[in-house]
Amino acid sequence: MAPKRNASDVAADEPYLQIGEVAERTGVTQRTLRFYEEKGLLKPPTRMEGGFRLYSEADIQRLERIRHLKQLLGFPLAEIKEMVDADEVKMQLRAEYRPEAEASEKRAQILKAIEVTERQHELICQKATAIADMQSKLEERLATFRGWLADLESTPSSAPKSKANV
Amino acid sequence: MAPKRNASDVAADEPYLQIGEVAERTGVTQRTLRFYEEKGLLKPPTRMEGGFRLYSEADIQRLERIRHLKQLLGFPLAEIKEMVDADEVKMQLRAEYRPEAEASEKRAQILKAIEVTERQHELICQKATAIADMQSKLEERLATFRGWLADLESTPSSAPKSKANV
DNA sequence: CCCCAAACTCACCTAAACGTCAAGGTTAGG
DNA sequence: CCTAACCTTGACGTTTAGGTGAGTTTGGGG
Repeated sequence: MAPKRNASDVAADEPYLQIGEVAERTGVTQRTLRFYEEKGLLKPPTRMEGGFRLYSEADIQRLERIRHLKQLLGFPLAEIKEMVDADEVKMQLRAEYRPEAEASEKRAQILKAIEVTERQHELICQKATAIADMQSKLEERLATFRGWLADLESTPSSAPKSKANV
Repeated sequence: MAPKRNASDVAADEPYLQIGEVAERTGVTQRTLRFYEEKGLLKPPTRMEGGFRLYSEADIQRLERIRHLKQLLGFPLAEIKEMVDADEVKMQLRAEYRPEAEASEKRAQILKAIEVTERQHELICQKATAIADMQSKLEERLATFRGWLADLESTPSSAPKSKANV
């Protein structure tokens, strides 16, 4: 336990984390962090003078979004990247919303954000219905099996009754 | 268009299909079919004397189940295989249900099938809630954006009002 | 100032999931 | 029986998503 708890003062005293700490907290490897950065999934974090990466809370949140989307949708990283990038555009819009600028320009940006979000939403909806479908099918099957079991319990030796679906 | 529409009479006149036709109809490549067979995801189909693969309707349904699960869950093929194998056990159970055999043995089999199905169901449920979560979040965001848009429309030049969540 | 844990940058390796020839056998219409 | 279209089994290539060192720097407690 030698070089811990430093992370210096890049902008002030926000809780910046080194790669090892991020890895430990999020459960991904350091390699994965560098790999995601290389692939553009994570934007290059700030570094300290020596070159050590310093991750901000926002970086970590982005990472966790990536992990979530990945394990939820099972898409290739390239597509995950597109989605997260879209999110980022959206976030950026939120940041630039307050400053009163050209109303028409803002309108256009919002429209774009809506479009992007709608695409994502549609995609998720498809998944959702497909999953729900499968869910109900499994439940149906469970019910059938439990029915059979009940048959067996009630008639100790022979003559089962139901021959229902599935 | 020379050697088409044959598929002979392996067992009677069921609609057996050659690999090319299966590929065309299901949208997977022949390579994928052979690969899945090699990996045990599809059981070796019947062949004609010359060695050409002949796929039954059941084979095709199994294939489509695999595709469905794969694109729905995004799991590695090894896990998909386990799930489909489990399904097969279940199906087999259904086939062997009618023939009156040892009741206790059947009971055990049904219990096993229930267990397997429950595991799958649980897994799906997790996915379902996660997806629903993301779905509602996206909807929330859409609502926010539309609110902003409405603000812009109502006040032609400046002074937006809401600064809600997201 | 010294030292070692922790990070850095290549570079090479792997496993999964196919894609892509190559060389040759099979089928069936003409 | 011939031939075009289809299939078969290899074998090797590719992409994705990292894993695994090797060799080198950096950071900060003692």
